[in-house]
Amino acid sequence: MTISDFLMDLVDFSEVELMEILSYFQKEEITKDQPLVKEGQICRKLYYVEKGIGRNFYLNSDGKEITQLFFGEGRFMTSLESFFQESPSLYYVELLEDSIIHSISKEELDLLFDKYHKMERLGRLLSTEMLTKVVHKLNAIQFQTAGERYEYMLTEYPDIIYRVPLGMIASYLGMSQETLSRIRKKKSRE
Amino acid sequence: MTISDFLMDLVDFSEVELMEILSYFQKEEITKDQPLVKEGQICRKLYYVEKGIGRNFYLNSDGKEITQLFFGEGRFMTSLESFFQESPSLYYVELLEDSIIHSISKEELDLLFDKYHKMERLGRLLSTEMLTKVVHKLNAIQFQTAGERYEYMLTEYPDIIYRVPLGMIASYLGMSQETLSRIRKKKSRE
DNA sequence: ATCACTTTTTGATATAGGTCAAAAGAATCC
DNA sequence: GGATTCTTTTGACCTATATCAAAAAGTGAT
Repeated sequence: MTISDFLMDLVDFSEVELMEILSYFQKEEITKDQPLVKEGQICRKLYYVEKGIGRNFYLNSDGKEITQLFFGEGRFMTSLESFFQESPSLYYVELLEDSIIHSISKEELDLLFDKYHKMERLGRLLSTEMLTKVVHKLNAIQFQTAGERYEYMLTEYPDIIYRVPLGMIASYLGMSQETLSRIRKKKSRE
Repeated sequence: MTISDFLMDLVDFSEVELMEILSYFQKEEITKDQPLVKEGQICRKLYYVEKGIGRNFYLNSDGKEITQLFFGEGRFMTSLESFFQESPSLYYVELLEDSIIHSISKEELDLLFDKYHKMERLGRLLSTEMLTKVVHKLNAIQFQTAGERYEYMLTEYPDIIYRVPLGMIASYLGMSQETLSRIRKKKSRE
């Protein structure tokens, strides 16, 4: 989904507005394993994922990567508080495939928020949508068994589950890789 | 914190704007244990908690109450997707103490969002803030031991932890009440 | 003060899922 | 088309936390 289709889906910008908004986004083609943001850096950009899959993750006390969120096609991706609070990022942000993304800086985005009421609305809608998704995940994680969490992933993110390494999904779902492997095997027998 | 102080803290509304916005909110004094929203109902209002503590919760398959979020003083409370999507609520919303709250309907709120660019901004800021909080909690829940989750609660919500029953906090933290009781005991001995 | 009711604590036991280690399978590279 | 490296699976064992049940401590009403 192109970024302009995506934007128009949520708010009906005029042709002129849309053009100006788009002019602030920069299209980039990024090859995988190039981290966009590293822990400790301030994340200066918001990214729209046109093609590919991104994720953010952190290293726990054992040095193990813990995936926090995946960002599929047609989603905005960033290191949340780092971008909005301009604080050092607790997370890495990276792409898991060769991807096409569109980036905008906080200054530019704020400028658009100031200029267009509709843009502010877009921000609000996206933020609210993301919020509901995260709350959903929270519930899944909080009180479901490992098997149920896997089911949740299957229904919620079927596109992602077969495209990224098992270990990343396991950490995203709050379980060990071995457990996920066993669950998957059990399900496939059924 | 009064609602007008709260609003002015985030966005500098003019005197006139503030007055109009406030005129849409209705002050209500609610005694505890009166559910504001029940499962299955559409949650029609957004509430600002001036005094008291609210929470939302759901009943799991065993009929046990699982607390999803607490809403302390100076926070907006609602059944998220139900309110914004006008869909049946998956959650109950209730107050845990006799409280003073201010309510606004979705129609009124949308009207304000349409009329004032600044209001839309307020919505975006609140939504983003909430989002970062929930992501934080998600991380706490996802990979920390029960003890660490309790520490998280102590530092993040010290005001709440001593005001609500143990069982509600336990379910909020994703552990059994017995476990929380044991953890608390252990910490107190240290 | 006593009774009824709710919440918290304590003890005993069970289990889901973690950890460690090694084998098997895929992917990547010269 | 091996050799190398990365990913997934399998097995054995262990631990944190759940569950069940009962006792203890609080709370409130009469």
